[in-house]
Amino acid sequence: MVTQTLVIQKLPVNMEILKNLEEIKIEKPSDIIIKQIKNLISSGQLNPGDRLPPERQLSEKFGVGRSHVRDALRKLEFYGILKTLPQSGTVVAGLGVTALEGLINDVLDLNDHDFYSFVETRVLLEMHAAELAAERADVDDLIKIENALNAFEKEVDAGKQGVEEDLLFHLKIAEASKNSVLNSLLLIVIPDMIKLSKNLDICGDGRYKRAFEEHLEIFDCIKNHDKKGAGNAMKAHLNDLLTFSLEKKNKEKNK
Amino acid sequence: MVTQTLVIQKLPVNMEILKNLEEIKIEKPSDIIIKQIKNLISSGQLNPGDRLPPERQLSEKFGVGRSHVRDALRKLEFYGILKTLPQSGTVVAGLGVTALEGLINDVLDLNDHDFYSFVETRVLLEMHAAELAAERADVDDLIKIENALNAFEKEVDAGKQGVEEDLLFHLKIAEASKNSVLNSLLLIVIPDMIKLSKNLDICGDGRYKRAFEEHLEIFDCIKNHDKKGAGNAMKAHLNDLLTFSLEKKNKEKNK
DNA sequence: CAATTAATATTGGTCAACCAATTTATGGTA
DNA sequence: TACCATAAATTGGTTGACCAATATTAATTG
Repeated sequence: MVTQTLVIQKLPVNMEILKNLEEIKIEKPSDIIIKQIKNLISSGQLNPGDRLPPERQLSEKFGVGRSHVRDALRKLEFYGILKTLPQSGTVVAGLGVTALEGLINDVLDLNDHDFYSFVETRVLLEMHAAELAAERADVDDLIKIENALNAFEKEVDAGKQGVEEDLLFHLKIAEASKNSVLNSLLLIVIPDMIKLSKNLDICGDGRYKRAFEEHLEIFDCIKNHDKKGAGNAMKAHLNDLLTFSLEKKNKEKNK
Repeated sequence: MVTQTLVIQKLPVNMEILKNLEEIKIEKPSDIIIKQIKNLISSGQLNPGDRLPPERQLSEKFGVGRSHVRDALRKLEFYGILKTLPQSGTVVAGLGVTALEGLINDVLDLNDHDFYSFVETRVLLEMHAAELAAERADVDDLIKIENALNAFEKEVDAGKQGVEEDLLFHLKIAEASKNSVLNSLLLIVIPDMIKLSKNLDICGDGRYKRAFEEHLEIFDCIKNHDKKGAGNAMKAHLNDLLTFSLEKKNKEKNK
């Protein structure tokens, strides 16, 4: 009357073993594809303008469904690396708007921002760009900034606002800061604000002549590697805009 | 013997009319969906943790195929705004540690932005956020910053890194700056960098205790409305990171 | 032979059906 | 009544077929 049963003995779990086991990371097919395409580009096997094989061929070659290939291509397009041409193919993009700028724009779009916040942020970014430019501008940078300065003078002397030349001067300083992230931020912030301030015609008649003189002072400080002076000159240059936007803010607050 | 044919008279094209015609922009269904979801979030109708309706319902509601809905959700997930839980649904991500996680590193990697530029830009943004916070923080802000400070202390005393508490402290200062643009930019910048510096374990054993003390000093300056002191304390706090990234930059330069 | 038109092939975009994984509902047992 | 196991429903993920648009090739016309 003995029933033979298989008894499984319960042993204590040796937790120590867990320490030697590492988390495994399953990489998505699309991420693997992205890596391979990135490598082809950075190794020079793919250049801007080159066309990639069709999705169906990539799908076959990689041994995954077309969905995964599409995911990868879509992501690389978001990063600005590829450009998808419907019914024609996918090509390697030239370097236009970068992913960082796209990202910044999108995050900024999430909220409604008041004008004053933009202006205040621009002022502090440009102030530092001028400081860094005074520190880091090489001969090439200085030539570019001076050319932009001269172009702006020519426009002002001809009685025009010189919107593009004004913009160029500021953008060349951003470049001379030799900080690519700061440059990306200013690429977003500066153009809209220069255009806006010209539309609003914030300043009186002598403004563009004065703006040119302020540009000149900024440039002199940068040329002389006067970091503090450059920052202060830029801040002074943008002070009207800051004042205007503060008044605008207060006016809306009292409404 | 006369064959009557319809003769269409060729008139010269009036090119002047072209000037009055504007380019129309066909918005992709996915972009429209993204906008609507964004608006729900920024208007407060959707909050972190909230679950969206299933793809099929959204598809039906928006009157488009599921592919378009998936495209939109995928993009919003890429931005860290949404989080897709397979077989469970899609939720609104919290704008804490999970937000934008790993995104900056991907973007920087792909577009050859150097790490030092990124760190340098962060330092100047956070420095100014601290200054503005010292100027503008109200009682509510101070309570929030102090709570974050205490939470970080508790973690450090327990021997932990306190990643989320560290992050929260910085984010609360950004909020107290009362500049929405600056706040948005710091939402991009801060999460990745705190995580990265913790991973690299830049600092020695006493670092987290020292970090807490530096937080305390920053908070004191803000509480006492000491604008200059707050900026300097924040700069000092981030100095290790700046030094590290400069060394990293020089090391790569000499490679 | 060159230019134009028509037909075919290719390519990215979209769709509905199916799959895999999780959640919810239901029924049975202690 | 609480807990567990099973079944059903739901949900995001994947696939192959089809669609829309472009590119290429072939046929026709002057």
